[in-house]
Amino acid sequence: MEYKDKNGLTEKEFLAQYSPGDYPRPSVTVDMMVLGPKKDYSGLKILLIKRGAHPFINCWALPGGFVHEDESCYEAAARELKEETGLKNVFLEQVYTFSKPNRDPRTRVMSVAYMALSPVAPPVRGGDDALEAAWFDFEFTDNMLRIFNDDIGVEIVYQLSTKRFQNGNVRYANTVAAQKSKSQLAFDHDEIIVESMIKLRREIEYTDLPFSMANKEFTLPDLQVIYELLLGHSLYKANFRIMVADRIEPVGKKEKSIVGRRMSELYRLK
Amino acid sequence: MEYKDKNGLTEKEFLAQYSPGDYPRPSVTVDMMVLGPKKDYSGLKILLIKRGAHPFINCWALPGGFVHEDESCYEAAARELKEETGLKNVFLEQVYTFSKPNRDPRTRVMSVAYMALSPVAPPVRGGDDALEAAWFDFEFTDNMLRIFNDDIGVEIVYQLSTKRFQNGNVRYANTVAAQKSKSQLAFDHDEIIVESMIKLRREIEYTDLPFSMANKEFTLPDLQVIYELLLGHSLYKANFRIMVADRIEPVGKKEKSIVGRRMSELYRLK
DNA sequence: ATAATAGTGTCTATCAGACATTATCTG
DNA sequence: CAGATAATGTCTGATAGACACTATTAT
Repeated sequence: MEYKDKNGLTEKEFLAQYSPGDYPRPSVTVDMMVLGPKKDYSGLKILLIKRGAHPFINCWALPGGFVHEDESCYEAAARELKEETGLKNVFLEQVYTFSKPNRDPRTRVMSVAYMALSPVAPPVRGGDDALEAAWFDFEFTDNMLRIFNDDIGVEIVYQLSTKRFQNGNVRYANTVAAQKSKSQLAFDHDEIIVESMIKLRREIEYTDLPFSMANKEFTLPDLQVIYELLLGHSLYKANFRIMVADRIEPVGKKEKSIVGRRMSELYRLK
Repeated sequence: MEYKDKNGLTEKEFLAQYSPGDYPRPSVTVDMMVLGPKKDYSGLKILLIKRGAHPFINCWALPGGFVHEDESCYEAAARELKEETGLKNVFLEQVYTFSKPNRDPRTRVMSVAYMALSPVAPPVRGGDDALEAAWFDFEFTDNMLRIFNDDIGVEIVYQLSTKRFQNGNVRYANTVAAQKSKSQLAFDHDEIIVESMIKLRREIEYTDLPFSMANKEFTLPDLQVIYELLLGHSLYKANFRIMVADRIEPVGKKEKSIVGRRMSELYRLK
C-alpha cells in the first residue's frame, strides 16, 4: 500500500513537498445561458450583462465570472447566478467547455458553459449601475437567433446554418451562427447559446427539464406552452397530455379564475 | 465603434497594456476514455496508463495531460492520443469537465474529459518504460464496471448504482461507482468512464457513432457486434439491418472468406 | 345561449420487437 | 448434402401524429 516513488518519498511526503510547477495555466470562467418565461408565457427571456470594460466594451454578454479556488464550476455558476438574480435552486447544468486559445483577446481564458432554467425572470439591477443587467426577449428558430429588448432599443440577430463536420470516419452537421445585426454578443457567447439550445432540446426528449421552468403547481395548458417555447414548435394538446400523463399528479385544486372561461386543473410533478 | 473605457483607452490600447491579474488559476488537463474493439470483436478494450509518480503511484489511469498554451482542449486530446497510440483522425468528443477543488490532491486541477473510439487497438509501449501503457478488457454492464488485463494480472472492479439527485424542481437518477476490487483507477477516472459511457450510449440513439469503431468497409454482422458491444445488449439481426439500412451502401465486394460458410457483403457509410 | 378555453376519444401510419424462413458458402 | 452463418420476410403491439368531439366556466 505504502508505495514510494523514484525519490524514495511516500505519497504523504510527496504531497507535503509538492509545489505546482510553472506550466502555463489558463484562467477559467463559467458563463451561463439563463432562460426564464415571460409572465404571461408569451415567450422566453434571456439574461444578459452589459460589459463595462474592454474587450467588447458596451457589448451584451452572458452572465458569468471566474471560478474561485475553493469551488467547483457548478458552485461558481450557482454563486454567480444568485449574485446576479437572487435565483437559487433552479435547474443548472453544464453544457460544454470552450477553450480556443484566442477566444478571449486578453489572455488564455477557458469558459465552462452552463444553462439555467428558471420558473420566473426576476428583476435585475438595471439603469446606470456599474454592472448593468437586463432580460431580453429570446427567439431561437431553425435559422435565426434573435435577442432584443425594446425598452433599451437593442437588437442582436444571428443567422443559423448547418455546417458539415467530420469526426473519425463519421460525418455530422453542426449549427453555426453568423452575425446579422449591428450589435453582437461578446466573445463566443453566440456559440454558447447555440450549443446550449441544442443540448436543451435534445434533453427534453428524455428528461423532465421543462418542468423546471414551471411553478411547483402548474396547469397543463401552461406546461404545454413551456414545452412549445423550449422546443420551438407547437404540440397537439391531446398528444401532449398523453406524453406527460404518467409524470404528473393532480393537486386537487383548480387555478384561480382568470378572465377566461373554464378553469384548468393544477398538477405537480410526481 | 471605437469606444473608450473609463480610463480613456481604446480596445487596442487596453489590450496592449493588459496583463493577466493574479486570480488563482487552475491547471487544466484533458483525460480520455479510449475504446477500441478486440481484433475478433469479442469485446472492448480500454487504454490505460500506469502512473509512475505520486499521487496514485502504480495505479492505472486514463491517458491525458496538460493543455498547452497554444492549443484548444480538443487539440490537446488529439495530440495526447497520437503520442500515446499513434491514432489520429479517430472519433474524439468532449464529454464533461470535472472540477471539484480536491479531485487532485496536489493542487487545483480541472480535467476536461474526452472519449475516443478507434476501429483498432494498436500496440502501445508496455514493459518497463517510464510510462507504461496497456489495453485492458472493458466490461460495462448495468451494475458493474470491470477493467482487467490477464497478461499483467490486474483487475479493477466498480459496482454501479443509481443515486437520486435534484436539479431545480426536477429529480433525476445518476449512476455512481463504488470500488469493489483491491486495485482502483487513479483520481476520479471511474466517474469519467461512467459519464462517458452514459453519453456514448445516449448518442448512439441519434448519431452514427458506432461506425467510428468499424473499418471504412465493414460487414453488417461486424457492425452489429460493435453496436451490441457499445450498447451492452444484443440486437435482433433483422431489426438491426432495417435500422441502419438507409445509412449504408454496398461496396460491391464480399469479405475475404474466413473459416465460416456464407460470405457477407461489404458496406460503407453513406 | 354564447364565446372561449379545458379536457377527452379515436383513427392511422409508422416502427420497434420478436420470431421464422430462405440463401449461400465450405467441405 | 450437412453444417454454419448471411440475409430476408412478416406478424404484433406500442406509439407519435393528427383531428374531432365533449365539458365547464363567465357574461
